[in-house]
Parts: sequence; structure tokens; C-alpha cells
Amino acid sequence: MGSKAHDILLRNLELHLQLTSEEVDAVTALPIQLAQVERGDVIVREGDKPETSFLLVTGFACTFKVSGAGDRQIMAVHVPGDLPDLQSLHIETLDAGVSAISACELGYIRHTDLRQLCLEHPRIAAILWRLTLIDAAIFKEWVLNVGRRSATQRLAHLICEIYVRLDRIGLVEQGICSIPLTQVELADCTGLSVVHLNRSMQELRANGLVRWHGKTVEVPNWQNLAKAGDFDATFLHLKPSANWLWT
Amino acid sequence: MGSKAHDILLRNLELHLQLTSEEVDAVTALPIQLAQVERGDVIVREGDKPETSFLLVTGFACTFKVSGAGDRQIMAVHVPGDLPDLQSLHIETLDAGVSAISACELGYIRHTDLRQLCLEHPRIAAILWRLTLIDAAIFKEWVLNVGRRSATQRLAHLICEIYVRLDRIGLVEQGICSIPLTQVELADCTGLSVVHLNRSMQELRANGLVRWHGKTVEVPNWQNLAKAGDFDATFLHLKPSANWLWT
DNA sequence: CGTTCTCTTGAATCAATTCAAGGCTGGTGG
DNA sequence: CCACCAGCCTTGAATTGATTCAAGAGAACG
Repeated sequence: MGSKAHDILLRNLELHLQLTSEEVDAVTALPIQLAQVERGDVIVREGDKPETSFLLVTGFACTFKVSGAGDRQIMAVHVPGDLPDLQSLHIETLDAGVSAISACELGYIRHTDLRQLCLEHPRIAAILWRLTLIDAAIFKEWVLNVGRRSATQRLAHLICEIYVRLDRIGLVEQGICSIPLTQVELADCTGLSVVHLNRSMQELRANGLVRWHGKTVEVPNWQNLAKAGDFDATFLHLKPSANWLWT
Repeated sequence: MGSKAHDILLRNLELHLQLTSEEVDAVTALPIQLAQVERGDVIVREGDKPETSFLLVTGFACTFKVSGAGDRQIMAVHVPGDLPDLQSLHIETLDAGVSAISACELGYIRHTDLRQLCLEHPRIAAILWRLTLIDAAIFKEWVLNVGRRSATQRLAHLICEIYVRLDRIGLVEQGICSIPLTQVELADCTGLSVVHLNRSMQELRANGLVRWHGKTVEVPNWQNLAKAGDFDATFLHLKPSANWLWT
């Protein structure tokens, strides 16, 4: 107990609420089963009925669905610390798949253990609930993004979101971070064709808003990119209010 | 206590889990403040920090956001029994507004009362959490709908969703129901322009898939409409598994 | 060192938007 | 009771944004 996976999980939880030492102990005592997956692997599929949820310890993953015509739409990008299928704790059947965008380390946690933790520690239950609500907030923003923004805006907005979330977990240095998404995947995030996504990317580059080569992404001027992407980080709910759970 | 609002709420909760008599009593004892709003009224705004959540007792509402360019995108349609801003229980600032699509009766419930209820009745907490997860499942499906389906499919899919949800609460009779959405609102749900939405509607009509006149909507052949809209109701999670919370 | 992704480009096509205008309906006031 | 207004629906035509198709260049991998 007390592995790297526990550390990542605790760090994520404590971004939302300062835990008591009993709470920290309870989380640390959680059995976590480690596993690895390769880039492109499907971790869980739509229709699965898992009895565990997994913590993304390292690497990138995405939540996706496939239309009847066979087109893929990605609806969430996951970064280390995320619990991409936590919803399965209270909804038996998965309504979307999760696949690995890069090689990933995963930590599987049994639902029975999570339920027990929630019963004994209602504040942890509240944080986990909150995490799923933030996921929902991101989905809403994506509906707006895909439904009402231009191709360039969509891409800029997506880059902003990933950038902010990476920054939060310390994965951005001097405006540079590593984002292992291919243009095919970016297209599937934004509801565009690959060709058009490529042209949108070139437009961002031409305007000096991003430098994206391979996996290395540089944002020379955050303000400009945020403006181009109609991006306002409020929907990410990065900070809980001081008096959450106290009123 | 024991108003129409309580009945609607209880009926919704019991669609997910059979409540014990203590649980029913606890819900019935919940103070609910009734209110009315007119068609078009904004009930809560993006950025609000409410200390209550509201139950939609009668009428239709929608969750929406507005892009920087001023375009509206609707990301959820709400029917009686829904708790459209339940998320505010654990996220202080609302990331989307809710507005009334028809005249509505609302029942406001204080967060403090809901939190107390959750602490004393963990199974009710689980149901409420589940409700927010189902909302999230719907958002995901909407990302797919808006991102990867054709105009006609999007509209057909939307009609299917509303139809199924109305049917579930007994608001469909012989394939006919009342849906007070205008074409402007349908366009805002599907990420289309009004003109194009109108043409998509005509296509559905021409193919005998829907009869939509004013607020009266008839679905002559459910199978055909579902097929045209690439619709599979799984994502609505209408029925919990038999052993939810028991494993 | 070939194979397979990934990225890029040009050209033709198509889906959806915009612009503009007219018709319908239900409600309101003269 | 009728005239008028506002909101909603419908239509046509021009335009634009995005897709598709096709093909080549570059990078990554065993």
C-alpha cells in the first residue's frame, strides 16, 4: 500500500478538498491493481459491465463512441489522475468506451471497495461525485464546441483545455507540454475530417498560436490562443469554493 | 408536506431504486418551495451560485450555453421529474444556464436539506449521484450526435430521445405526445441553422417518420424513426440492474 | 529497408449557412 | 369583429465551410 497510484489518486482528491489523516489512510489502504496498456488498446468497451473502475496513473486516454455509420467521436481526453470510468460505480452498463492514446499505467479499484470508502467517508464520496460532475461539465462544453464553433475555434479550444489540465498536474513547463494526440484523434475530438483538421492546425500555426510538432506542443501566447478558441476555463471548475460542504 | 412536487420526485427516484418507508418519509419531509415561470424565462444563469436545486414539476426546460459569437447551444432537454441543476450541490458555480421552454412549475429544494438527506440516507445519495451520471451519459451522446451525425439523423435522434423519456413518465399515448419546442430550439439542440433544421424536419415528414404540427408530435413507426436517427436507448440507462448497490 | 502510420496538398463535390422574403397563426387592441 | 403585430414556419438562391477523393512526402518501426 502507498504506491505511486495511491499518490496520484490522493493528489487528485486533494485538489478538491483537504483530506483528514483518517481519510488519507482510508485511501491509502485501498487495494489498487496495477496494469499496463499499449497505445491504441481499448481499455473498456461500450456495453461492458465492469466491477472495477480504473485510475489513469500515467499516460493519456480518451472516452469515445462510434456512430452507426462507423465514425468515431471522442468526448473526453483523460490525463494522469483521472478516473475515466468512475461512472460505472452507479451505472451498470458503460455507454462509451475508453481507449489508450499513449501507453498507460492503470490502477484498477474494485467497486465494492469504492462503495465501502464512500459509506465510511462521505466527504470522499462528495469529492468523487464532484469529479463526475466536472466530467459532465466538460461534456457540456464539448457539445457547445462541436455544435457552435468554427473548425479553428474548436481546435484552439481543445488545445486550451488539455493545456490547462496538464498545467494543473505540473506537466507544462515554460509553455511547452507533450500531447500524444495524432491529427486523426484531434479530428475525432472536434467532429471534423482529418483533412480539415490539418488545415485548421496550419491556420493556428500561421497565426503563431501554437507550435505543434510530433508530440511537442508549445503555446507561445496563452491569451491569444484562449481568445482564438473562445476559451474560458470556468467550466473546468479547477478550484472548489472555500465553503464547499460547509454551508 | 406530501405535495404534488414530492410525488413527482418520489416517482422519479423509485424508477431507480425501490425506497424503504423511512426513505420515502425522509423525501416527503423535504421542504420544497414551489414557483412558476413563463415560457422563455431563464431559471438559472451560467455563473450563478445557487444554494438550492430545483425539481421540474411540470413543463419543459433546457440547459444551454452561449458561445462568444452569441450562438446558443442547448445541451439537454428536461422533462417533469428532472433535477436540471442538481450538479450545483457539489459544484459551486453553474457552468450552464437553464431556461423554460414552456410555462413550468418548479420546486426549489435547499442544498443543506439535500446534503442532510444524502448523509442520512446513502441509498438516496446513490440515486441522486446516478441521476447526474445519466445526465452525463446524455451529454456524451449529444457530442456524438452533433459531431458525427447528419442533420436528419440528429433531428431524428433528438426526437427519439425526448419521445422515450416522455413515454417513461406516461406522457405518450398511442404514439402521440406534446413537445413544445420550436424549430429555433430544435436547431439549437442539434447545432444546425433554423433553415436547415426546417428542411431536415420536412425530410422526416416526407419519409413518414414523424408528424409534427405545433406542439403535437406523432411517431407513426417507432422502429423506423429510431433507425433513421441511429438511436439506441441504452445511453438513457432507463433501468438499473437488479443488483445495483448489492454487490 | 520496406511497411505502416502520420501529415500534407490540390481539386471536385456536397452539406449546411446566410440572406432575403413571404405566408401562416394566435393573440391583442381598436 | 376585424385589423394588426409578433413569433414561427417555409421557400428560393447565392455563398461558404467542410468533406471526400486521390496522391505524395515524411517519420517511425521492426
